[in-house]
Amino acid sequence: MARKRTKSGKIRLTEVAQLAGVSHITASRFFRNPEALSLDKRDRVESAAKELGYVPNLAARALASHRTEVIGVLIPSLTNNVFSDVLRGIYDASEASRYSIQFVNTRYSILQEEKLLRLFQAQMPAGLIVTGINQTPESRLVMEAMNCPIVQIMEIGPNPVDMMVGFSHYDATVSAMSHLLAQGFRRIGFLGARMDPRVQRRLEGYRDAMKAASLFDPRLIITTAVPTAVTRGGTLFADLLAQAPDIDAVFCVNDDLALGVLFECQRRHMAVPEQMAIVGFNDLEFMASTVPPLTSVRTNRYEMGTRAVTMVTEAIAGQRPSVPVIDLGFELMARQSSSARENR
Amino acid sequence: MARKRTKSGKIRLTEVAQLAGVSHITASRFFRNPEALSLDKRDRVESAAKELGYVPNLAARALASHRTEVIGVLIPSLTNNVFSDVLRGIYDASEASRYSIQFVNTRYSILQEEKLLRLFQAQMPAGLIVTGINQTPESRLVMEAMNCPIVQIMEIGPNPVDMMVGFSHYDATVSAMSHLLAQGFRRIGFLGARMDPRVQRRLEGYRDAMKAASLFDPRLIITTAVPTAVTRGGTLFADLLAQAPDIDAVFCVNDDLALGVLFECQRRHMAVPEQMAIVGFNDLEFMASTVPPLTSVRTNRYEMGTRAVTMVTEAIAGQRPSVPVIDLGFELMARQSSSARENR
DNA sequence: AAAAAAAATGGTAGCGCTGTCTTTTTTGCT
DNA sequence: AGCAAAAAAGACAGCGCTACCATTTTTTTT
Repeated sequence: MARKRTKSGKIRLTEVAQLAGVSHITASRFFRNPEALSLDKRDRVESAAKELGYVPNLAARALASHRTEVIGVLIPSLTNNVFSDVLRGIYDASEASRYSIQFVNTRYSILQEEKLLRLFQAQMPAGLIVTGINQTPESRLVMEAMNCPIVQIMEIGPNPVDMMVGFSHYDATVSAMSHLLAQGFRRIGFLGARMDPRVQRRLEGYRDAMKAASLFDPRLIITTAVPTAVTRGGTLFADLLAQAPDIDAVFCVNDDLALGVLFECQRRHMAVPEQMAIVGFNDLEFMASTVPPLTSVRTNRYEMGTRAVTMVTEAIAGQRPSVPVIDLGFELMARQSSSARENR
Repeated sequence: MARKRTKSGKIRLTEVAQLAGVSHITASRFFRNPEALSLDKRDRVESAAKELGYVPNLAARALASHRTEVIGVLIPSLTNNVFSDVLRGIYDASEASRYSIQFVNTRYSILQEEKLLRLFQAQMPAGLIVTGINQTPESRLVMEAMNCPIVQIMEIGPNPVDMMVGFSHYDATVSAMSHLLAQGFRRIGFLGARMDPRVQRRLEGYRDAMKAASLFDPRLIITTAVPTAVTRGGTLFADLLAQAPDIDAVFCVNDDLALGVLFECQRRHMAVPEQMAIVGFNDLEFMASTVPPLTSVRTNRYEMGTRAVTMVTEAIAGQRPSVPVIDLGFELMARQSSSARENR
């Protein structure tokens, strides 16, 4: 059956209609709105399509209908584990729908994002998923002009372009800091890499939490614009120790850094958490397996991806969510690496 | 300028041609083969397009030209770090070309792969990148019927569909095993998860190396079909120890497992490498930062992605590589986790 | 300077499908 | 049974672009 298609020329809707004994327009309708066909014709078209191995020409469909069944996804990085989880959620959810995913990489550049947004605009996607809430004004104009549902993911904030699904990086960090403070730590360092807008928000959370406890000291903060890496966790931690040797804990903006810090502690024979508490962010899979297990803030990255897709597809179907902004929250996973000073 | 497009209706080639004072076909030619235009018209079309913010309608182009500027990519997983590196290479290389990437996830299923291949076939991609060499016969037929360059990536083998870029997982494993044997280890365990075709090849390499040294013992092997994870490394290692308590080294089919083993050793206060040597596979970034640093086999994943794209784009341009199969090799990164028994 | 060749430009048709409208058939109701 | 209303099927045009071929203009050659 399918053999046929691979050999001879292409199977068009006309061929399917011919075999089914209907007009091509009826065959077309079968794919767009099967309920409109009589059961008889529905079966005939279906089996004809199957027999011939018909696969629709998406380009023709897009041209004629002025829309595609593509959800555009703009994500800043492929290296970061966080985004691969989100992307996995997006892909998984898309498979349950009739939409396909067109993913592009903005490389943390809002100008690149703007350019890619324009490209998408010309291709008339059925929906759009964009990362974060820091688009350029021009990007916002482009998005508003696009006549399709749009979900901003990864974080939440005011003035959604359309919809949002994410969580508060500020609150999540404050929660981690409250935990450290409650456990009795006072000289808490901050380690940050990449420093994208969401990491900046975490820094703000750290700063406010420390200030509220009257413990703020700028020397406790080490940041860098270079991308994150486990090795970097070690080097940044070394810098931090050089600058503030009396720290008793360190908050890392992600788990890779936290792992690097753990190894650096092992290398320096610093006991965790006795001499140094460590908290990470995201709760990647390995955080529970380390020795000692590392505390982290669990974020629902996979679900963020799936929710973004269902929000888009439901909005296309006219089922807009009752509230446009969905907070997926976070969960502090307190583990041994930050256990109380008292318990030692 | 660009403003205009977002407001009024769409800017088509006709609008650009009108503004430039040429026929629409000349404007079209500007985008396909600018050299064919006189310099005068070339400038006029170019500035008209820029002024109007023209973005071509890819669907119309695809429909009329019977081809797209899309490279289809079939990859089995998004979770695995290895593939995110490959994908990053693919995306990076594609940005230097005029092709865009359409990536789909086969979920390690060759039937799913076959289905997706058929879908691609109908969309007339400019090229195709597929993972591995274990396609179904039907998939091979589909690929052979597609009139576009195809690169199989991740491993190399006989009978490429078209081109290949990868390395020998068998040889890479044999190299790691030779290293362990040369360092004096004798009871070397094998830990494998997922067990996809490439992992199977690694198991074969392990088996042959052990047999050649007359050290093969099936009790030294632990495998599972479940996906890999750091935690899994710990649990599999525990199983292995239960089954063969006298092992002195362990070869892990990837670095996540190796990291899990390292943590399990720390948990059991087993000195690495004194009581247990560990070797991983892929040499992910963190392998050099662990305590002690973990030995691994470096694979050129990023380059595999970039090479695959350049092979496809060059083949489209008629510049086929002199040999269709490119071996990117590997490099044994011998670190402390597998240092010699003598040196202790 | 005329003819031939090459380069540049334009016209026409049509890619495979869908939106809109029209026609035909079926169904429900008095 | 006869009519209106609804359901089902079909006709037509056209989406925006490019392939192919025809025509015009320019350059080269003798």
